[in-house]
Amino acid sequence: MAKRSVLKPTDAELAILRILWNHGPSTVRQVNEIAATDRPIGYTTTLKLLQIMTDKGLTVREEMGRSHVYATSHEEEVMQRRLLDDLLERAFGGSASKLVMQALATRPTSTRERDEIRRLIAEKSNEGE
Amino acid sequence: MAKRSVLKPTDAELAILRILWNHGPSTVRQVNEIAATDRPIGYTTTLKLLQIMTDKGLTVREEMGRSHVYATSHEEEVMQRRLLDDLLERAFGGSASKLVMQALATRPTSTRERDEIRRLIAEKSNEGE
DNA sequence: GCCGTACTACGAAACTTTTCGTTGAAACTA
DNA sequence: TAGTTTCAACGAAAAGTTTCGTAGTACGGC
Repeated sequence: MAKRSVLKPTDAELAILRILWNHGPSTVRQVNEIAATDRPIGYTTTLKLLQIMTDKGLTVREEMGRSHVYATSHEEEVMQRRLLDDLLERAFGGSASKLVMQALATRPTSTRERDEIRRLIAEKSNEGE
Repeated sequence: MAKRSVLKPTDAELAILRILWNHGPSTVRQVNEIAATDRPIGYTTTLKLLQIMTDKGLTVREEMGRSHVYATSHEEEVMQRRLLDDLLERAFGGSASKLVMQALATRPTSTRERDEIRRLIAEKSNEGE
């Protein structure tokens, strides 16, 4: 099967990616134990997902003794940006400012977060022009 | 089938919602003609999607003469916020500032857009505390 | 060497999403 | 009114996703 040009994880896949991002390379058992704290999920289900994800190129696998250690193929930020871009196109017609404004409106952002965002905007203003 | 508590359109459904948001209430034929400019899609496919979406409550239908006119049930902004919230949880672990920063980093925002965002943050700062 | 444990591989069932062929009804046309 | 066009309803095939049962393999203890 050829790689899709844009690789978009399914919901179950993304849940596993988040575990790997947070905990670093892990065995199937480790991933499954963490996943199982959220929702009931069998060991073989997690294994199958990791196998599929490795097929797709979302994860890589290293054999360590008798068990396999899985890790993500992409930095968290790269995948987040990809998913955000996708949503931006599909739901916001490409308007980043609309998206940002919705994001800010939705969540009660902390003062610290607002400061971070302000700083980022200031940086972009300087770079840009 | 019971309504899911959070109603999340699939990709194909979202594409149709965008058409309805942009063009207002439309007949199946009108929706299909616009959808077909993006990708080849049969009339009955569009019809079936609109029927499913009406079942789910994503759209509403009014019979106008012999044809039916479909419209969205939710404001564009409401659905956008819902999808954004979903992505925020699933991919960003709930960190709105991370999401916003990725969004700003991704797209070249214009000066005007940056001003809008700055203003929004200022407003929130005043409200919040 | 034999048995139990810990693991992966395989395949398929259950479910969801996407697509469209076929049918029948309504309305318009000559 | 008979033929043609335009439409919605229905059902089901095709494709993709999620789940897990079963089987087989390697390793450690006895």
